[in-house]
Amino acid sequence: MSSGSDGGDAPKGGLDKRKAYILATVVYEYIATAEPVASQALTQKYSLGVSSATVRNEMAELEAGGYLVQPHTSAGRVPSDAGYRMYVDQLMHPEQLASDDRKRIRDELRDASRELDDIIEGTTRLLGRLSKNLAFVTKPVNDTTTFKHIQLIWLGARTGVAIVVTSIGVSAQSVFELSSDVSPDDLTRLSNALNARMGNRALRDIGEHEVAAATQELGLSDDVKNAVMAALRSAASQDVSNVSASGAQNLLDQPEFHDLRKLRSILRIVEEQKTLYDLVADSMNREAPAVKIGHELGVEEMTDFSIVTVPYRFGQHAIGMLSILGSRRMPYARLVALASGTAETLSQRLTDVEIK
Amino acid sequence: MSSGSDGGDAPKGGLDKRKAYILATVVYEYIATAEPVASQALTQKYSLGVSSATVRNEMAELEAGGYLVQPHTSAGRVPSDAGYRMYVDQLMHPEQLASDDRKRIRDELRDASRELDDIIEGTTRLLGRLSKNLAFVTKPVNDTTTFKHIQLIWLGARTGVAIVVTSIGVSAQSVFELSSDVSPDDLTRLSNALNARMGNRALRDIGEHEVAAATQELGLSDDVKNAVMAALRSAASQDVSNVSASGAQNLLDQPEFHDLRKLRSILRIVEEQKTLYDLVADSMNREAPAVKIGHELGVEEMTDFSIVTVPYRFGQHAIGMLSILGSRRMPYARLVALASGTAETLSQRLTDVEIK
DNA sequence: ACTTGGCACTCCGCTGCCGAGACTGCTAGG
DNA sequence: CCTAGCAGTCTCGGCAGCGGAGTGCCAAGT
Repeated sequence: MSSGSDGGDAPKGGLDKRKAYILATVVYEYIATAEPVASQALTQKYSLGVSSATVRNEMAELEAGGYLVQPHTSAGRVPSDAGYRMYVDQLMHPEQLASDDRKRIRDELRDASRELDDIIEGTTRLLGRLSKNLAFVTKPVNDTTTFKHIQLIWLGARTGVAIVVTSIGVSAQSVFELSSDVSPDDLTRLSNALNARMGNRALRDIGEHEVAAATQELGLSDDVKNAVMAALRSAASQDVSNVSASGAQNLLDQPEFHDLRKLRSILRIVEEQKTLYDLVADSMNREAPAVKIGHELGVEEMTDFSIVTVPYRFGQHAIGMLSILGSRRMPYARLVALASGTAETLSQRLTDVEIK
Repeated sequence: MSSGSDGGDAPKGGLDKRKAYILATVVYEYIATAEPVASQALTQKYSLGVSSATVRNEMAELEAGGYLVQPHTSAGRVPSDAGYRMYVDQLMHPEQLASDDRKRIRDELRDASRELDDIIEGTTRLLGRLSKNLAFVTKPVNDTTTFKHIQLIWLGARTGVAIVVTSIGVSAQSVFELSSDVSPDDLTRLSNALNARMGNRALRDIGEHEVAAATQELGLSDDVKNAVMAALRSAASQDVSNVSASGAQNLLDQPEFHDLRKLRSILRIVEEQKTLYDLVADSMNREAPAVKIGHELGVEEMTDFSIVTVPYRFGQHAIGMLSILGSRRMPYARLVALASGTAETLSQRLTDVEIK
């Protein structure tokens, strides 16, 4: 059995050094070529110091250990999910973000006067282009940011619009209709009262009773209170499952997606943003970049895909995630660096332009 | 020559009645089956009252006239762009919108308190689902609507946000930064002055001098004026080439898109919203639904596609367009009815909930 | 003059077959 | 424990053969 002595030092998750190197090389090579990797190809391209026969023996053991699979007898080896997992966790060399890419991300995020949605969307597109895969970014969850200002604008005796500004920017606007009349002055006074009461509080700490207190003080109907609450709630939650996505056409470049059924299910999932969101929701509060590989995604149709997810922050709090979806054969090291770098820059951008 | 006598009455664009019927049937059948249509298939499925040999003769003449093409000798016939054009313009029976679909559209648009962007996006999704093709909708051009209200909100000595409300809803918000200090009162007074001056005027008629007059009156810097102008301009133009699209995965159901290159170019075009917008921009001010077929789109990669476009209105003015993109083999009659019905309902929705 | 049945012809697409090539697993010897 | 060599297995591309679908045309009928 392979677990007898293990041949030498075991610095890499139970694999001896040579096996680890061979596995890493197989994964690397397969990522680059999309072709099953043969023992000979390895000895020729990489100086292993051993013959292809030896490599074959090692590969056979790696296959027994579940790290490699063979599409059919007399084909080269391909990494299994476990093989990729090992590669990602232990074997790959972390990469630095190319300075060229770093510059483009900075440039994209430089302009100070853009709307939040715009920033998210622009970042998504850029990430799609740079990663050459499908990028998607969740909209920020706003409830840890602070309330800055509410303005109720009178439009007619029974209609108006409520605008909520938080430390992250203008984050909600909602038109409301009332069942009884209000005056412009009522709304102005209410705006002032609310601002005085709630200014600089965390959005999630603002309860219904404070709004109720303000409206009652001014003798306004519950209708108005409900309109304000609706605006505050939508500022806090920002339609979380609304995900911005870009770069679907990049997936077509990968040979594994020439299968149309796979492609369809991916496009469907991207369009149904909820599913996309659910796939990565649990990565929100992790520190390190999260990589989900093939079956780990838990979706039948996505066994050929992987997703890299990195949260972005406002101040200390993670408020959203930025993900790259692509073939399981994706260049993990590069994409992890790219996603992390982008998340970092985006976090800075959001935090720095905080409205004081 | 076929133009010698033409055999009988010529009620349909120069084709005698039987030719017209045969052409219509070929198009209809090809739309349904995606297979080249054979003379025998026609005589069997439709009661033409003549034999397949006669149909063959007619088909040969329709081919000579440019309405049909043959993929290869000994295959059935397929409509050419001209054939589709004839079908759309003269031959097809206009359809009514299915009452079931009508109901779903109404339901989608019922909810009164939604944001404009939301409405557009919801309509796009629905149209994608109902059409089983790719739907895309341009954002409304706002410059024919009227200015209702501007509110400048003070956020700090040198920052603020400007919010513009037009008769169509809240249509712009922009954060600004100033090079000198202003007070909250300054902004409130300026808001009031601007509202008094510009209320109920068409957005496009508002010039820089009026804003300048108001700021000067209050002794405010040009900085402030520029911020206001920026907000007004963005309210008027709404990033017109920003197009909402939905249903790309539907295209995969059509056998003609199993060619990956076509698919890629379509996905690229959809992602580059500008191109999509340019394709239909000239249909904005037409009364009737516009149908562009294959080469008529003027884009090499799109010769297999057609687009149906219908403008939607605010009051009397066309302010945007709603389009369905699909295979050239699309069910034109149904999609024209669907697009028209949706545009109609959307127009009503936008106009009725006008802020008074 | 138009229609129609019949027939020869064309072209497509499917199937089965063969040979070349790519790798492996195994064995025997260093 | 490594390696050279060899037999065995599987894939893939190309090719020939064949059946089917559909046309074009001709000659006869109305």
